[in-house]
Amino acid sequence: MPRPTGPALMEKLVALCKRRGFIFPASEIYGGINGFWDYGPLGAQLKNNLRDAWWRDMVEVPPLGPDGEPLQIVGLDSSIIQNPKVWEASGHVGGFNDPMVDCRESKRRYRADHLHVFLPSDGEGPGFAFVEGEADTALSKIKKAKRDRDQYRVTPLLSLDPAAYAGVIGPDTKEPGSLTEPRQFNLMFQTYVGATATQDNLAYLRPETAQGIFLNFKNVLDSSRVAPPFGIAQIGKAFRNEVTPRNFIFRSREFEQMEMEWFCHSSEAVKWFEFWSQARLQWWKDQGVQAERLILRTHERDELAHYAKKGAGTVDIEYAYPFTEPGHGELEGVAHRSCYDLTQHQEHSNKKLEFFDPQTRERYLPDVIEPAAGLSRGVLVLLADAYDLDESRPSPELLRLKPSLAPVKAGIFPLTKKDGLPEISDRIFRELRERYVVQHDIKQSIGKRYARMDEIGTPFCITVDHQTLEDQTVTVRDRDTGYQQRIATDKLTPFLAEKL
RNA sequence: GCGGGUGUAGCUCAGUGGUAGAGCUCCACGUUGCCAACGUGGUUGUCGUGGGUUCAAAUCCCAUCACCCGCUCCA
Repeated sequence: MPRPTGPALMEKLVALCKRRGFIFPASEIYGGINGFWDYGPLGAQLKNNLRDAWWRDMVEVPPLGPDGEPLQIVGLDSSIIQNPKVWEASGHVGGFNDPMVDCRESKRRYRADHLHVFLPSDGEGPGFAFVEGEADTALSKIKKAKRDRDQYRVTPLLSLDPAAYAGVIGPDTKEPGSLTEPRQFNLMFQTYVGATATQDNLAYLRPETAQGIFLNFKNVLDSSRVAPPFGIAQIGKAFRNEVTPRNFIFRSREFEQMEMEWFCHSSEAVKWFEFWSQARLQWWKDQGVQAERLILRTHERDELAHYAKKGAGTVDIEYAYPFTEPGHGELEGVAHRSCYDLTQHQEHSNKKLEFFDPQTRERYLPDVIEPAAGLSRGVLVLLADAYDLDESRPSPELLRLKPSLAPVKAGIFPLTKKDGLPEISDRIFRELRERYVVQHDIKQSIGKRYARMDEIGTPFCITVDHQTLEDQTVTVRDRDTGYQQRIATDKLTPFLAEKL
């Protein structure tokens, strides 16, 4: 059997993740809860490794800029719950709550504010609904009804009383009365701050970590001796009440983001937008993700988020997920948010957020380039990308994870559990565990132990055999090739240091 | 939220009204000693959950939850 693709691969992956302790359904013993997942021992380790790699490459050792000079990026860890006014200013309270209309006939769902209706001016006959910008079908229906366009006026669906929907034909149907009344979909989780649940202390769980960065822009500027162009980076949980959580951890309601807001002068925004688009794509390749499964996709004008309407636009770094291939799905977005967010917060808070450049004596709100990656999605990409099934191997199922990201770096085994071998392997284990995540396993046949390690993506297996008793060397087996080399026990730490 | 599918041991699944099963995994012992080896023995079940019909329900009915696929949505 070759490596499976599509739904078959997802099934294998979900099963492996559960069997070996990467990812479990949240609150499983109570029947689970839609859209939430728990990371098991290996999943937590893998996620932390990816998170640490990002933090290191963004905050501790940021990349070199186009001029070869190190970029300046500082870290932040802001609160999940903020003053609710934050989300009004950011546009999430207004724009995140789209009323939706369902069609009982065509089973389609529309954004209510995207629907308009041709209403008969004389009140005779049905109205014809259509999606904004797609009036053609409705017009041809009018022709079919032997009526004239001039006998109709166009009005937004939302301006009608829902009772009048009974006389409206849906965009994709022939008979009137199939549209439901608009229903509110609140994509932000609500909660209450304090013990009493009243409208006065309503608060929201953040739907993105970015706003915490904008809120602290001035604090960081005043405390950290940074000046544009510079970045503020943050990793943390975000929450969205998705209509349809789907595809394992790809779209869950609680997820983790790795976001960096890059503040720069608007005259340099395009340059930095292009820089970060390429830098971020390259970063994912550097994490071992196969280049041919990654693409950059530029957003169409009409799919841009409210904060990215102006400026250089948005580009997605997309991956060919098992459930999208041969198409792609989002992994990270690089957006030019212009100065939208800082402007909004400056207006709503009445606090000056401008940067003053003492060199040019210019006072301005910086533009923002935002590379925003999904950490949870990254874990899914690492797993899906690393998964391989090769029936010609003694251990067919394996994860070809990049060694530095693998949850376990090495398995340490005595070939047999006699002749003092376990004592030696235990000594090696105790030494290596000080620096690396390693596992000591003395049970069962050596083949089974290799197979178990392959399955969780452990790059190296160190085996103590009888020759070890004579010359203090062990075999080190490579996960991907099965190739074995003998290495002196006191050279194991440098060996791993070089490979990881 | 709509339509279709699935839900039985850790995993993969069989079981169409009458004692809860198989293979793999896992554990123990023995044999072996570099690739899921062999032998013997053993552990593991709210049959997704709740209700109903029945002398009797994994099986029939109703409701519900979760997952998968397709719509829809995705800042």
